[in-house]
Amino acid sequence: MVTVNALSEIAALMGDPARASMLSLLMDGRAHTASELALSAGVTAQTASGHLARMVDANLLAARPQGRNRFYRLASGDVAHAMESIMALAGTRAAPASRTAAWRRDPDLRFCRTCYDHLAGQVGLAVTDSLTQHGHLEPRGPRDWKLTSSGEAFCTRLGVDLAGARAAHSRHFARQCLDWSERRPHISGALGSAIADIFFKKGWAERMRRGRTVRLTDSGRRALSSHFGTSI
Amino acid sequence: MVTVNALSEIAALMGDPARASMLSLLMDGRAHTASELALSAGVTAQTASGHLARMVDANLLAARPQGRNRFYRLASGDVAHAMESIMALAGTRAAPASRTAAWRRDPDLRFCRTCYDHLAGQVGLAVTDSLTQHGHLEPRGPRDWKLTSSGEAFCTRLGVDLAGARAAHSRHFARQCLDWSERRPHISGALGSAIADIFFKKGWAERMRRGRTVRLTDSGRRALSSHFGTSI
DNA sequence: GCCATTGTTCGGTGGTGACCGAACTATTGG
DNA sequence: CCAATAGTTCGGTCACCACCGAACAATGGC
Repeated sequence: MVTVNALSEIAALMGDPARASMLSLLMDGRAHTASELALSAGVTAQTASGHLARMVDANLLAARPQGRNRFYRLASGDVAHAMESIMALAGTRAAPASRTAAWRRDPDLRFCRTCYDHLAGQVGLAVTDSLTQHGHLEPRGPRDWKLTSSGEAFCTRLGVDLAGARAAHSRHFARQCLDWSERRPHISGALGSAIADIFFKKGWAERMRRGRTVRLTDSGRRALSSHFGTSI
Repeated sequence: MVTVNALSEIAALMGDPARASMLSLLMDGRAHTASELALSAGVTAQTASGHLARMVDANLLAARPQGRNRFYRLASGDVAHAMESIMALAGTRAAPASRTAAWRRDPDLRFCRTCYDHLAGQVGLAVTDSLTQHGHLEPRGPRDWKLTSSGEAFCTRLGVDLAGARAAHSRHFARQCLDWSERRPHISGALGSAIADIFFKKGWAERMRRGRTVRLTDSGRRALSSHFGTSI
């Protein structure tokens, strides 16, 4: 019977310790890179790559390339549900997200940094979240943002060079960029760059001499509070 | 990590085609002999014996000797639940062209079947939906149902053995069980079992001689219309 | 007691798949 | 353009485990 084959194929995928380990890490609902998953499973990158490809093929995982990395996440909540119901048989509950992940060890970088030419980290996410919560920004499709009319007004008020951003025809206007530390999308593309420019121009943020770390100034903190209604 | 090992061990047990085949047969909630299970899996008796021993050991199955035979059944409804939730994943697989999912080829099974000891498929969902729409049943948390006071009255009027269901302290009273063909939760647990019992006792439904398929009788159709206000 | 039926244990075989080293591609950053 | 990083593909090795034949154990009917 076909349904039995389908069942056993899915279960067999979950039945390998390395793959189960990866799935388990992904149960936190966030996206993780192939290397992270390889590390968590205790196998080499090439072995992990094979496992991940098979799980994507079986629709257990979804992959999203971003820059050099490939981020994997559970394909749906149903996958997490199935895993939990199996764990229920084992008499154990789903393990909470690990609190000792490597990225937690670099708090400054995690707090604020540049990602190419736009802001990332908690500050980048705070800006993005503020815009979406106020109806200035909406997701459009899986990879883009839509700037609403209220969003245009807001950016103009802030001094963001929207015309310049729109003029850069060679690049996307507002892209969703998966934040590697927060694991949620922030704003990239021409708009993200223009917003970051404002932060540097107004002295709200300063690039550190080396590396990608960005320091939020005191006036930056005040600006986040007054303009974006968010406190970090 | 302990929980990952437990997960992968259970999943690996379900991941073998022969074992999955046996488990699938046992999803009808009835007990079957080792020979029957060997036959259904298409393996020899000695191979089946090994599989069965391992599944009993892992607490997936319960065995009961009776005369010369040994009857095996699912150890609990949770096992059936886990299997159904995996099958739900199999239903979402990227359908390669003309390859239709199994449940499309088996309309009777999709229409009505037992899931361990309760009703599943369109009929199981119709009953569940009717109860929720009339305010007899409410979701409580992600895994349970709450039977409202009007629901108690309704079940009592129907003749459902609520006292017996409540007395089964070793099992959950009313659980949400994800239906693999309809992909929405139906009622399982002691209450689901008691409701299914009424269907069989009143002649509204009949188990087919083999397999999990259940036939809705004409009086069952009328009962669905008159008692549940639903027509299938 | 004797045999048929049912199920399990044991030992040997074969195939599948998990694994890694090496080589390759793609992207970023200088 | 070059070096570094992230990820994949390929080929070969090895271990595990599903499988079966054979023998053994338990039960029931006569």
